[in-house]
Amino acid sequence: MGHDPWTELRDRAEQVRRTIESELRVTTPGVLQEAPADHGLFALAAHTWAKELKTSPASIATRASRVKPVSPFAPLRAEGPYVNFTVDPAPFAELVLSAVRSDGETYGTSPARKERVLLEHTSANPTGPLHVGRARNPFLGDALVRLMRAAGYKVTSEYLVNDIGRQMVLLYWAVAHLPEDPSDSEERIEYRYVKLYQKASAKLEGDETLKREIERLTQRFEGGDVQLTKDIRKVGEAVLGGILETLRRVNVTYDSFFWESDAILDGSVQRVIERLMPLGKEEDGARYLDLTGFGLEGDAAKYFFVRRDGTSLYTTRDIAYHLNKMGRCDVAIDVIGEDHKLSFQRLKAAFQLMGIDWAPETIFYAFVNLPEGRMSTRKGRVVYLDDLIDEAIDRAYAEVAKRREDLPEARKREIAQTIGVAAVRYNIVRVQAEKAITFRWEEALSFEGNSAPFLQYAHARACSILAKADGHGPSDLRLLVHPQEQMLIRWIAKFPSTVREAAEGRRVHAVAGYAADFASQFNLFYRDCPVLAAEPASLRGARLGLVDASRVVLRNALDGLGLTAPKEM
RNA sequence: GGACCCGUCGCCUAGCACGGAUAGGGCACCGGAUUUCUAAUCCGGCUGUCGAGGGUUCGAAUCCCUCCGGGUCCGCCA
Repeated sequence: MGHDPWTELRDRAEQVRRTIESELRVTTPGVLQEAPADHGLFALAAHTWAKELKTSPASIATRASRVKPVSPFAPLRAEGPYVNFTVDPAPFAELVLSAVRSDGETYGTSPARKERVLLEHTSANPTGPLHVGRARNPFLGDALVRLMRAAGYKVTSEYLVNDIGRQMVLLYWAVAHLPEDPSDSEERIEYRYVKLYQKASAKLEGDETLKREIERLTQRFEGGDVQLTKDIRKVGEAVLGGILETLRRVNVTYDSFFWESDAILDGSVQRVIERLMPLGKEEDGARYLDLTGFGLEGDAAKYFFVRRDGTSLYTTRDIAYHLNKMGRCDVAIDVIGEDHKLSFQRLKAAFQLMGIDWAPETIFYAFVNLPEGRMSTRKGRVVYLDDLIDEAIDRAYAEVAKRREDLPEARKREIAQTIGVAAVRYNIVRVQAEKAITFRWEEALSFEGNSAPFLQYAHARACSILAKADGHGPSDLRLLVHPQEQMLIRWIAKFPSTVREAAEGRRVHAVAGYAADFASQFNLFYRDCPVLAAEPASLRGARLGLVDASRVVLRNALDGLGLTAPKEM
């Protein structure tokens, strides 16, 4: 475990770079960059030294290229103003593929790190089913959990259950007082509840008696009425159960849950209030922190933590929650919607004001909107994640049925589910989190080109070859000199560092892009290099080894994104 | 009004943190490849003032400034 051939190659190239610099007697260090595919593995731009040596980059490159490189690099080549590092195919193939062989199925993972990471994601309020506008959160969060684990971090995934606040009280009231529509055929509880919630929400407009009722309940609730808290929590638990069921369908699970009501019941919210009191200012009986000077001004700088009636606010509970987190990890990562940006800026400022030298890391994502605007559960303008999943699986089934009449029904269903779910996840995760997405059915259900089935298909192809091979037989890796074999080996080499850098930079989409490129390279190899029919036997064996290595890379890349790699499709 | 984010072929998108070789993909459209390991594949064609302008630099999609367009936020809501 833990081999990283690309970094190994880069280190060797850096060694050569230093030799070049001492030969040239230059003091400015050059920057080793990855070379375009047809110019070797790495390159140095000689422009860097032109000023210092007072000659042209091209002539410097020529001089530099006389330096003898180390294995597996071939003699350096000057091409225009660049010094290119190409490799000798045979030792290159051996270096990379022996690394894969010794790591086996774990190739791509990095050695354990000491940081404990607590990664919070999704944390949707338990007031209704998960909708697509929120779906970015679990897909991004879960993929990051997986990739960080592969990169060696010790990661705990957590869901903050927000069972406090007016929304929860209103849902509780609706469930307790409104009759369910007897013709309602919905089986799942959160779908039935959300309809009651929408009704109550509509009724609230202009109904003063109900408004007062909800206010009274809210006060009792937040004042610490244990029985009421338990009753409301029961409603929250039911809805959360449904949300988690939806998430399980798309392979998202959690290690732990934190209930906001617990922070009230165990007194930690009260302790936060007492701690903030001396730091706060007063306005009409309410209390706030003045965060002017932390890059905030005006109303944005007022961070209220106690209402006039003495009850806590979301902000207060958020501080309590993050103080709790602080004690449980080295790095806390919160995956949240960009609407929380100001909140977190204030939370971090509040921590500074409290003299706490720690802050959670944040990953903000832009919303998935409908062409007609933002999704809203309250207004009923939503696409539920379950519906998207159902539709994706249906379409995948149609495709599988078309292609694989030979398979038994159950197997076709299984494959359709694998493909449909992956397609939905991949379409979200391939895009940078900060970019806004407009949800369109045709795009969300794309099965061609840059899509999950494209990656899965490459994996299935690899598996299919291996299944037919019946053992590898003799193998000589030095025979893998075909340009497309070499290109594939290069991509295999890059896998571990790609995962590690994506995890360190919290850039999930980088792995999605890598996986697509890799699948593409594998398809080119598949086209150009017959495997089972290859002669001599030692070339066949070597190609089988290459296919197996590709299989491991694809499987682990897909897994890091939370996508299942099917053996056939 | 202020703060933060985004702006790359008709549409979606990578590259930007760390500046270097003709800005990569995909969709759509047109044309081709299947007696060969699954054609959910592959090949060719078409499409780009990298939002605009200025600056820094030998070199800018990438860094800096200004502006424009879009998103998000600025509750004693969560």
